[in-house]
Amino acid sequence: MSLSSAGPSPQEGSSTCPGTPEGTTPAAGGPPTCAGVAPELVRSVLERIGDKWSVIVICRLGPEPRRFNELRRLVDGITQRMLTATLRGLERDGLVTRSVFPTVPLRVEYALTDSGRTLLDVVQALVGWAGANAETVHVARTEFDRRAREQPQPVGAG
Amino acid sequence: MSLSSAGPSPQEGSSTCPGTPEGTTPAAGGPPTCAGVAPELVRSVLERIGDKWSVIVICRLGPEPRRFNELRRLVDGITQRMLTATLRGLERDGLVTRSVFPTVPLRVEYALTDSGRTLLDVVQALVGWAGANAETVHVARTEFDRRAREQPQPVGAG
DNA sequence: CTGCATCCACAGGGATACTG
DNA sequence: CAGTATCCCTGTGGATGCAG
Repeated sequence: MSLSSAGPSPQEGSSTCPGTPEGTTPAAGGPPTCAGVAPELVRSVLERIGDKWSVIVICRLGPEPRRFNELRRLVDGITQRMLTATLRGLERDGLVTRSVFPTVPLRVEYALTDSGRTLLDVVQALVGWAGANAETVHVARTEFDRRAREQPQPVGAG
Repeated sequence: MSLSSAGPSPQEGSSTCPGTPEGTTPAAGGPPTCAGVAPELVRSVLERIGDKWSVIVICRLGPEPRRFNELRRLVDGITQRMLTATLRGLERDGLVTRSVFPTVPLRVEYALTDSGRTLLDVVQALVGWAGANAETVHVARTEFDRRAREQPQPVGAG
């Protein structure tokens, strides 16, 4: 299996988030932080929500519990392998619960936990940002991309 | 160069974010959305903030403009190649500006743009969540990991 | 229906050497 | 100091086949 962060990385820190990192340059001798949290921890979250499917799955689990193939249809382009892996990772982090119903065709339902719901809130903020800045980013990207084809050769441009 | 999303993907959508996707199962014939936004777009953002370095760099650029090697020291484990690539990607998306000072040793400063600052805000919420749930996630992860070594062989366990 | 194991292709990302 | 190009390893994730 080749999931992300499979090894033990016990770097919990103080779990405090003051939120006032005003130019304190803590990197010079102290532990490099983002907003009072170690980047290792940030990395951990990013790896979880940035693995291409976790966020979408979390959003789909928002309203109500979902069955495996139900999620599979909802997520659209996801493969069985990835859905399983994503769900397992989310379950491992205590973000979703896995309920097995020993019926004949076998039924498994997934639902967000309390922690998962709090993450959903943050994730939706991210999605909201994406929606609000989609056009801006697209324009900037196009501009940059276009300009990158004119700047490269300042010599002989005239 | 092997940056992410180098190809043109003009799927901007309506850039609207109602936030009320109540069980409407839009996947059956309609465009799969997360909170009113297409997953393609979400993917785009996630690829940007989930690429292992972007978030940390954005946070470091939060307070004030930074020079190249200054950032390099602040981010800690980043390589020159990755810092350049990350900065370029951020610049491409209009999230950061690149100012060149043609001095003798040559000086380049990077700073967040307006869009970058709004993303910083969202990102910090994410970092905040990471800090607040670090311990909880770590515990859940340990529990799950430990339980995974006992469940696999229910047969012959008694 | 749900899930795991294997094979395989591609892209992200690290180390290093070179240029301006 | 700042940046680019090359080499190469690894993880991520897709396709498929098998099992409970």
